[in-house]
Amino acid sequence: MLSYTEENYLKALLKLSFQNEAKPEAGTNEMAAHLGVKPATATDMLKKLKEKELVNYKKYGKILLTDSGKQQAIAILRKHRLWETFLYEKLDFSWDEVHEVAEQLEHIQSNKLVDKLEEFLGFPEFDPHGDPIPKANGDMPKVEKILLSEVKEGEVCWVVAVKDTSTVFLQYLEKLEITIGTPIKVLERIDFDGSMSIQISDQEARNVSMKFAENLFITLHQR
Amino acid sequence: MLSYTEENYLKALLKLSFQNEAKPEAGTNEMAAHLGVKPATATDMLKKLKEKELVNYKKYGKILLTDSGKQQAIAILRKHRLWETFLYEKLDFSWDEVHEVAEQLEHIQSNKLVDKLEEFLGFPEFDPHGDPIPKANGDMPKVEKILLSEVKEGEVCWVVAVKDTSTVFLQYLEKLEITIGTPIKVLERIDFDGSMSIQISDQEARNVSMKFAENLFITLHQR
DNA sequence: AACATTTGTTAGGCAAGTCTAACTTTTATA
DNA sequence: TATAAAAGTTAGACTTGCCTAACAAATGTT
Repeated sequence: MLSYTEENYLKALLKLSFQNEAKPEAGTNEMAAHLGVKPATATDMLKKLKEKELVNYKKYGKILLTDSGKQQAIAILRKHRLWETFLYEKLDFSWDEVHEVAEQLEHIQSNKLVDKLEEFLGFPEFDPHGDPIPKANGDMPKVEKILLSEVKEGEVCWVVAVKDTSTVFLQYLEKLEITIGTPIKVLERIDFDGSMSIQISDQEARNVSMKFAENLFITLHQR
Repeated sequence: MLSYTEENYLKALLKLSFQNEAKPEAGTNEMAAHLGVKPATATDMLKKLKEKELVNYKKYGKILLTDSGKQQAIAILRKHRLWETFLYEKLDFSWDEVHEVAEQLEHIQSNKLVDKLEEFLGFPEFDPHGDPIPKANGDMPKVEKILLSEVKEGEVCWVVAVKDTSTVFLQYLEKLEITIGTPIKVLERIDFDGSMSIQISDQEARNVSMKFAENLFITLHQR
């Protein structure tokens, strides 16, 4: 049985792994920042999780969930998203209120509870934020994602991943204040060179190149 | 904000106070036994709770909740019983399954959650075991209830709650088709061993032990 | 009232999870 | 490639909640 804290580390690792499917590893500082603890603390816990064979970890190396660790992390994510759905759908919580309480509820230990809750909610596929809810067996509806370059004029989409993971590209994204989840509206497509005019979040219109648009994964349904 | 553990101590103290309304105090060993810890551990925690002015406690003295402590304990009890009701009514948990999960759920911190849950359940007055659910302000419907063992021959009564909430007892009740609200007629009392012959609903006469009769709360006025 | 039993406390230790400060390794850059 | 910066680790300390073992107080019994 995992402690509350151990569960949070696994969940953080799973989340970080989603941010870059090609390289689902994380660093110690990254983990620590995500969990609101100091890097030293994360190091300690990673050693412990390694002992339990939940993560692959080596000194100064990148961190990766093992199959077992991933499975457990997905179970927690499943609970989190089901509870969010419950709060939103049944108890009239607002979009931004659900997360905090679900953070607590996700640690309740009872398989029966989770499965019954899912049934009670009518086997929902997505949570209030549009994120897919893993099934009891760990299956998770794969969300179709496309490249920004495929989006039609006037459509709004949300960033879900990057194709190119080079430093230059990532730094460019950072400069544009684009991260996972950022909404983008395609204002105009220029056929001549494949560039486009887009609106990032609530920023002013801005032009980006075809190369740029072909390296950013987005989805048309917020998640 | 109280820790999970502190909350459990307060709740235990409240429960013990219910066991003898005239003397709602508890002893260190009693507390420890109830919580499954050693007396030394309870002593430590009681000092801490005294610091926080949640209990009245003096070396070698009896332990009593302060007003503030009682208030907090009741809030926890409220959550526990609302969650039990939720599990039983909405998720089809059985009588004897609700407690364990509610033990976890009662520690979730969110006033909004509790109040919304109560509303969702239709402001129930009693939980699945027949125990009254405290209101948000701490009010708790006072129920006059007596033990089946106190009922005179020939009288009819209605089950309102169970004293023993162990799985064996609850499953026995289930087998006898006794739930909250079931009418029982006391046909005969055997002075020799305290057992009695009773009629459950419209079933045939049946003998039950003194131990049984001393663990079933009933009321003489249908509710 | 004296002694035995029960009840409760103290002292010292342990594990989990956190921290700070100092150190080491890796990575980036001039 | 040498050096600076970033990333990561180690050591030592703190808090919470728990334990055991030894001791102290209160209670019950003859």
